[in-house]
Amino acid sequence: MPPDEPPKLTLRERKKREARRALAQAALRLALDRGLENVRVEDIATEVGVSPRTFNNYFSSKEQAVCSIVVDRHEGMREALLARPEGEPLWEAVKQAVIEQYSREGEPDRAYVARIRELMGQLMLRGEFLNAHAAVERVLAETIAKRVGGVDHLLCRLMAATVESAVRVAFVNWFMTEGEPFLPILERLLDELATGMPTLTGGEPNRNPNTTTTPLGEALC
Amino acid sequence: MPPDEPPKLTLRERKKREARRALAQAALRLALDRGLENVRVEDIATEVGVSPRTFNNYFSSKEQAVCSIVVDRHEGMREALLARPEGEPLWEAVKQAVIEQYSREGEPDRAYVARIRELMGQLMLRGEFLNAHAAVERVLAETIAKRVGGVDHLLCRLMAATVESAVRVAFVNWFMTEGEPFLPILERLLDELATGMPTLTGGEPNRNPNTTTTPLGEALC
DNA sequence: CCCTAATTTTGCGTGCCGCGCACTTTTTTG
DNA sequence: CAAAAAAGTGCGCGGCACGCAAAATTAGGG
Repeated sequence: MPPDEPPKLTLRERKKREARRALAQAALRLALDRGLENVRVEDIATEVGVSPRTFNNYFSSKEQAVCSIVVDRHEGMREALLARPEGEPLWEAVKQAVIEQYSREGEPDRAYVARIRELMGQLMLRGEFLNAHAAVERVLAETIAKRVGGVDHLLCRLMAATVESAVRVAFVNWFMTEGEPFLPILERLLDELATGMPTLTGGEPNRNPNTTTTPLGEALC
Repeated sequence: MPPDEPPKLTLRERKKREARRALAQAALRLALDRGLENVRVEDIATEVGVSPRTFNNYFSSKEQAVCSIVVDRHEGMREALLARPEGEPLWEAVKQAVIEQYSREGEPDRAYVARIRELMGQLMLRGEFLNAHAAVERVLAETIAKRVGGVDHLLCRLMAATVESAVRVAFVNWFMTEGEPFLPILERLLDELATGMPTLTGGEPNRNPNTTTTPLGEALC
């Protein structure tokens, strides 16, 4: 059996992936210009030309569909990390792998920034978004553990979680501000992490009680 | 009007808080021994002796109710941090505040560990759980920014996110393993963060491809 | 080319949920 | 104590997740 390039995956598999992809992107596209609240599962299904019931064979909620894209974006990170040169220090490898991954697609599209911002306002969606990041985090931790030897598994998880934190903070900053770029900020945050926490030590303490204070209890927004 | 100690808050407020608390705890308790999937909103409401409709005046889902406890647990962290001695280095202050907060209640209850584990298996709940941590993170970032002066706000968010990462990793490790304690692990993770990432550099690279590899794409569990 | 088994899609039914709205009950205020 | 403010409640609607079983599609040989 020579290497079948085109039908590398059993056609069936291809259609599945394609359907999944189509659903996810339809979900995102619709959510982006109607607002997720005005998108019914039925709409997404119809858009792709598939039964509503089928949608739920792939995703268990529209939020999950939207966020599955986040996961897919990190698909290549594992290989990117494992492909880093053998002797490279771990942290450098991780940092480069992450940056590489995010450079692949260039700066995220500025045009939709406002819509993304309001999209992320949806509480349920934020939950799924964080879930997606958590999923990525697991894989990243695994990969790190694989690259280094039998090192403490907890530390791998910590490092992965930390990296994802940086990505998340950079991303939130990206769509909450109007003009700041994504990649340079991400890189800076990663560098901060590398050197540890003391960087923040300087500065004037601000004991003014009249600073904005989020209630925390009531609405956990 | 002398300082009314008992009705420090306008009675109305007290009843509200109490109701909220009652609902949250009922939700947790029921979820813990039936499994969240077998708990209807109606059950929680009935347990507290309140209309199902009222439940939704406080929480917009049972998952949120359960996780609101996570938020409340961090209620004191702001004051704990602001109460740290004036000259103390920022990181030390943060670390101590966090540890202090978690020491207050002692080691989390070992008895329920298995049930907590399976509770966290619920995907929707994990989303809310992460949301709750995100809420805490916001407040923590604010508080950090308040303690230090006009320091880069991004770095504050990064630090907060990082700290929450440590807490989360420690917590997950706690309920996924059978005997490991929570606090010492948390403290260790915080220390790792302080010194930066290089700690993990040592160890034998493991190029064995037969390590468990999570699919990532399909089920994002 | 066709037949059979495996897999996917689909339709339908069910139970539950979130929430808007209007109404009742409780708490506050003057 | 009466009027106002705020919380609780009942009802109803649109929607969602999912189990189940029938129909459609694909795979892999004869």
